[in-house]
Amino acid sequence: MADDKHLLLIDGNSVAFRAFFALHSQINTFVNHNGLHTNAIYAFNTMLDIVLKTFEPSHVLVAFDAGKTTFRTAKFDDYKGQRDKTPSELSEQLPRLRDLLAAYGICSYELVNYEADDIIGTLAQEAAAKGFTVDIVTGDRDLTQLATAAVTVNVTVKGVNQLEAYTPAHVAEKLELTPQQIIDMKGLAGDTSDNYPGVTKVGEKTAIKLLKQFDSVEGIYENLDQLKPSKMKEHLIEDREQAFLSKDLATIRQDAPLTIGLADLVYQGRDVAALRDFYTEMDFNSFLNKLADPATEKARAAIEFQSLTAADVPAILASFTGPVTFYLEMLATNYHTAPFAGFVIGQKGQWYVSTDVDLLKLPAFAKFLADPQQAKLVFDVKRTYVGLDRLGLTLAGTSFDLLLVSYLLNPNDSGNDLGKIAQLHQYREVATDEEVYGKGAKRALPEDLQVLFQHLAQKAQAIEQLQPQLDQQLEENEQDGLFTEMELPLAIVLAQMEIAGIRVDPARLNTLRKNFAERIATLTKKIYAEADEEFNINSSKQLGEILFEKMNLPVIKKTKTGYSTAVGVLEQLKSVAPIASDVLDYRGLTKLQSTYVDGLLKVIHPDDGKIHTTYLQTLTATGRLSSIDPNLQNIPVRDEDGRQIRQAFVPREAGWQIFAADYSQIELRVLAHISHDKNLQAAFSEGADIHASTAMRIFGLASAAEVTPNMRRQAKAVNFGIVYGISDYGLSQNLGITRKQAQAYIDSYFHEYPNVKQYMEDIVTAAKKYGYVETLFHRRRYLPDIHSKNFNLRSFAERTAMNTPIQGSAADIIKVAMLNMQKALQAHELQATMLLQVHDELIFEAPAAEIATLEQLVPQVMDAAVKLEVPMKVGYGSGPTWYDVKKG
DNA sequence: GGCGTCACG
DNA sequence: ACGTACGTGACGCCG
Repeated sequence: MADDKHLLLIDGNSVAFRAFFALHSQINTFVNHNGLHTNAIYAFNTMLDIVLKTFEPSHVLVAFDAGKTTFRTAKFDDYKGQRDKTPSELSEQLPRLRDLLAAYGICSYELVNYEADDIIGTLAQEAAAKGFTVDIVTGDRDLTQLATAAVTVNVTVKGVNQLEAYTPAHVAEKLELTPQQIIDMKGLAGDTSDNYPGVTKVGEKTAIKLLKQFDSVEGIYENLDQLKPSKMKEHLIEDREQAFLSKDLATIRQDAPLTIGLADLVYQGRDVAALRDFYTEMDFNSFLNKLADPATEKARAAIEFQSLTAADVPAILASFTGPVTFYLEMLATNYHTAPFAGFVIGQKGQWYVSTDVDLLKLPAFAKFLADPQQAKLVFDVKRTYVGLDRLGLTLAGTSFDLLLVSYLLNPNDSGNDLGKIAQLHQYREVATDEEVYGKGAKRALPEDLQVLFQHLAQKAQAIEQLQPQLDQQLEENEQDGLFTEMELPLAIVLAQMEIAGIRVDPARLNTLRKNFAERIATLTKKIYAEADEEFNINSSKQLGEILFEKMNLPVIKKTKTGYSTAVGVLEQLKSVAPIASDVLDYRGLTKLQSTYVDGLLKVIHPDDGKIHTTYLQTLTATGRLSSIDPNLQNIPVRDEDGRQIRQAFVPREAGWQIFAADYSQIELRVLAHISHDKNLQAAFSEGADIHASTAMRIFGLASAAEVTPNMRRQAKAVNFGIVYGISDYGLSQNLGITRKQAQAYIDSYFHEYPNVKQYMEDIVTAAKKYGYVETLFHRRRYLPDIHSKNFNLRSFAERTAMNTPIQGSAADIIKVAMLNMQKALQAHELQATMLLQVHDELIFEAPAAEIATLEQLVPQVMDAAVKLEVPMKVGYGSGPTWYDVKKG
């Protein structure tokens, strides 16, 4: 039974703002037939449904800001002075939000001269005094100052559909302050987003420390004499007035002269007719559907399907005209070995299903699948291609892949469940696999075959229905070429590489295993002796206790859960404690043993003695591939012990060789290209050692001869930093220098490479303006956090804006190279086979007699993949095993 | 299932 | 002032 004294107060502006950016990536999808943007309204509505259901309030109010001028701007001119203007796509939605609320039977309210916060503060106070339970919903942490025993402040996290509940206890846990003291903290630390100053050089941390000692701003100033002389004390004295002003500005009023009272806020419930009109105007079909039949909100209309029989196959296939949807179901993730569950084929809402995949081998069906002229719509073409290949069948003619297209439209939505992806595109008539098959150990085919068939038919229908709008979005984004000419054909190339697999010699791995095992045993004994007891060295917890409690070694770094025992820490302990050095050696060897020796032996396919990885083509946010089960993109190379693992990677035939080629400095070349920086371009055009060249410039040297190895090392770190979206802190950590020194390097770098600096600034500006960044080939990545008030989130987004076009364009380039490479191998009728891709490197196997050809062909194809303003450089080499490939 | 650690580009 | 370098996957431990 719902409480009859439960008040829900919503901070309209801040939640609308969060709602807007939560669906910012879909801003082009959420436009109604009148051209009005609707993303914020849509997300706000979703939030509203959730909070009404969660809190079951008896009274509700949504408070809005009345305008820019308030009593706060009267006290302080520049209050919120640095705020970006509200985007017009959002401000056009705000009036319509009031219409939505009216239809929901919810009161909207604003008050001249006051902010929404003050309305909320005043009503929360009044209601609590009258014995109400109060829940506040806001996107703004500042409101947590209102938390009391009766008042909970729920702050939106990750979009608007999740709330973090701030009770006084939760505030204490997070900040070690009472809600009241949040105001004092703001007084001292100021607030950049509201643009008031606080005390110079005092931030949250310092403020909290002071408040724990003196309780309040007033307390601090009454006890100033207790503070030892310091810069901070001087600042406190100097900025006294500002501190009290800032505290005043931060204080949410609880006595605003409201013209409404609690009695006006009784929640009446929705006016279904009004809502229907509103949703119709907004083109919110999914909400309309829910209105139509709220009781069966989750129930999906059953889709018709027919069981396919061998006798029907030829006639049914012959009856199709135009694109046909095909979907092959395998439940397990690893499709190289997964059992087949069934398939569905059809078009225009007519679906044919079967669990008998042998039907696919009928001549008519095999021909149909292999016909490049017969357009097919699928979900995950690579998976489908590999599955069919296992049945001895070929797939061609794919024109649409829901998974790939959805990924290109937004690579942040990296899931691979058809149902979930369909939902992202506002299509809800298909269940998720988890709903139908369950998850984890319980994942299994449904007992009732009809349930499976229904699910397959729903999937096929979803693919068919979503194809037109998604293809249209690709075109709007200028991504149709990226899909048709790059990702779609690449999926086939990747499938062929996975199917080819790479041969691994178990005998070599077993030899390594013995060698490693002996050395691990010796080290284990030695470590036990040094610790004077036996313990699990693999347990960071136990190791930490031994090193830092029993042996009393200095604690260098802590993690969330205890002492850090990471490489950097142990390296520093080496000089004082030999055990640290032994633990490092032990770690190195056990890593190799478990992940690589044992790990790889486990995944050698018993039939062909090869390892077949799976590339994830739709996972990374930048456009790179990833490799799983096993990961063949992180086979050790840097240290000799690990590198020997590569001796087990051998060609499939005696007398063949492994051949590999890699792009040299592709990311810096991409940067030189997109920034048009003449100095960086010159270094590449002259064929210089790029790190030495950077060293010369940032250290102001006259000749390459003056570059010491240490200078080159530091310059190399700067170059890496530049590509990652540089920060003085990151660089200082990496080089073990001060932030100041790191900043000096960065300044010097930007002085020498002015257009790189310009690029970094421009790309962040562009990300803010458009909400996304792009690669050379129009791959997109949305960066919603670029607008965040949270420094960390925003900084992360800014670095991502700088890095993604670089890393992503490099990924595009090698993808083009792979497409052209596969064609070239065919055209030259070579037996050579492309096996692996490791981000900037391609690995092949080939008869020894073809190596000379590859040495010409591979670099030439990789070089020609793209024409940049700087030359490409490709290194290559070959040998009897992967280990023996030394590139030059 | 989250965390710490460490392998790769 | 804040506290991280960008992108990944697999392993063992621990609750």
